[in-house]
Amino acid sequence: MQTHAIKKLLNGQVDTGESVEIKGWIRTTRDSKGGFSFLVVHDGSCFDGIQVVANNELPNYADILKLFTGCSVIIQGELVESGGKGQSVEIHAQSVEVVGWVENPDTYPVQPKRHTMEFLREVAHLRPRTNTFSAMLRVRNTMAQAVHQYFSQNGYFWLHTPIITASDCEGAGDLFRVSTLDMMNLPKDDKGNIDYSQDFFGKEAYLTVSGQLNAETYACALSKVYTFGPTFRAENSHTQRHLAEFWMIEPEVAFADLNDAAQLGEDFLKFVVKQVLANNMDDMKFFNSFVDKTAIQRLETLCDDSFERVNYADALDILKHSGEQFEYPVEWGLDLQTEHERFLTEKHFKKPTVVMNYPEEIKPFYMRMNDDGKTVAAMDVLVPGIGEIMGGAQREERLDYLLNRMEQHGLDENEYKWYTDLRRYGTVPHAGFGAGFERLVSYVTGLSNVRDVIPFPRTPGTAKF
RNA sequence: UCCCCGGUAGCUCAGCUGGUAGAGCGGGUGACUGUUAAUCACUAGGUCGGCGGUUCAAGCCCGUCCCGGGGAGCCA
Repeated sequence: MQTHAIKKLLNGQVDTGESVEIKGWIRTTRDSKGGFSFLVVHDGSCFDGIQVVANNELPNYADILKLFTGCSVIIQGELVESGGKGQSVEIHAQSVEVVGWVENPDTYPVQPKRHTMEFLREVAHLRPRTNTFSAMLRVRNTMAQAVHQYFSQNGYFWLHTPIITASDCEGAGDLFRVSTLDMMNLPKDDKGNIDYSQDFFGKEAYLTVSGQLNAETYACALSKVYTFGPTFRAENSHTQRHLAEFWMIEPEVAFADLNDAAQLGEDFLKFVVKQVLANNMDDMKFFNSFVDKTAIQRLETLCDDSFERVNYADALDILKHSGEQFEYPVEWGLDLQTEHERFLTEKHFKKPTVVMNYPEEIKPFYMRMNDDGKTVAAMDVLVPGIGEIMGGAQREERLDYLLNRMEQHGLDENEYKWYTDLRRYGTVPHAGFGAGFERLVSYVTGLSNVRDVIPFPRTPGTAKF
């Protein structure tokens, strides 16, 4: 007898009348005093479970009556057309083996009822057994696969950039230190400062906040590369959009400018969304019903419509003449606030919006200076409901401009020699962006908190599980 | 880091101007049923986040700390 994923049985890939075996977990049970029980069994292969009918001729029927949400079972039986409403096929059990009981049904946290997301976060090891989190992971998986599929199909190479880094490229203050020094007995130098030359790497080291600078090196040789891996920020942020550990996608393309990066971001996002619509409709229907009534429509619109592109300067005009009362001022040289970004994408354009060419003083050193001398070739991709979902730029490929901007930002040229070398030896215009994977998953599923689209969220004060 | 809201049964919550606790769901038992968020009856289950204070009396008022959530900033 062959073991089947429940997905195959429900899809009609196995004929009725065949003997089948399934392995999974009980979701609900309903006992009939007519001498049989209905068991709904899930194995995670798809959104739905399959109904199993077990009757009192089974030798362990007394045990079956005690089955409870969460018990693990192996069931053998015949796949038949269902005699009841609500499902096309079901299994008439010839054997029900209970593999694992639920120790105390009274305290098993995942009850067949609605829970708050806050409570489920506290039982993150058991929340995958809920509809919401199993659907989330299937969608997340589709999206992760789609990321690699998209880049692979378009000639990109996947580059594994380091997790541990010694260059604090985005400025200090938000980095996790990596050290093997004995914190109770720190080595000091003459001046009484901690002597990191005695540390593992012989210098200060941190968890990466971005693989971009490393990715640029390979882009300047293999033309099109991307990274997709964990990223760490020690920011003390308490919002629905921030994690201390998250996954970031960073493509980097040689011989490309800012418009190429914007187009890439749009094509990439549409591809990933289409994959979800093509492969996870059951999961999306669930999110559409119970999480966000506009989820599916939002994704379909995204695929059909082209993204709006607007210059920072023009965005300021739109905001100034909007008639909206904003809490924060709209002025040249100030970054757009969350309220401004959301107005643009949610109320004004009502679709994904790429804001381009920001004032140079509010953007990092590596972004390319525009000909106007006051803006850099930066872009933020904004989507309704989330705000910023990607941030990118054309990189400064001209050595003198780059050194100039590094000096302005107070960066030590020697620390970045390897980076500036790219401009000394065969430099090319190149561009790329960074996309927070959890923000993408949040956008797609409608789950508004990124803590609920990653299996085990890390946030300030919380690293359980 | 700043501002706001919350912490009462396994879960979701109610609890009035202070008088030492309630419901629904879930669990258990029973009735009924090709059921499917089943229905009905009965039942068990609580150091009211911690500590301190006010009071004859605190879930409720005051102080403080801890935890959770939302918003801002920072960003992806």
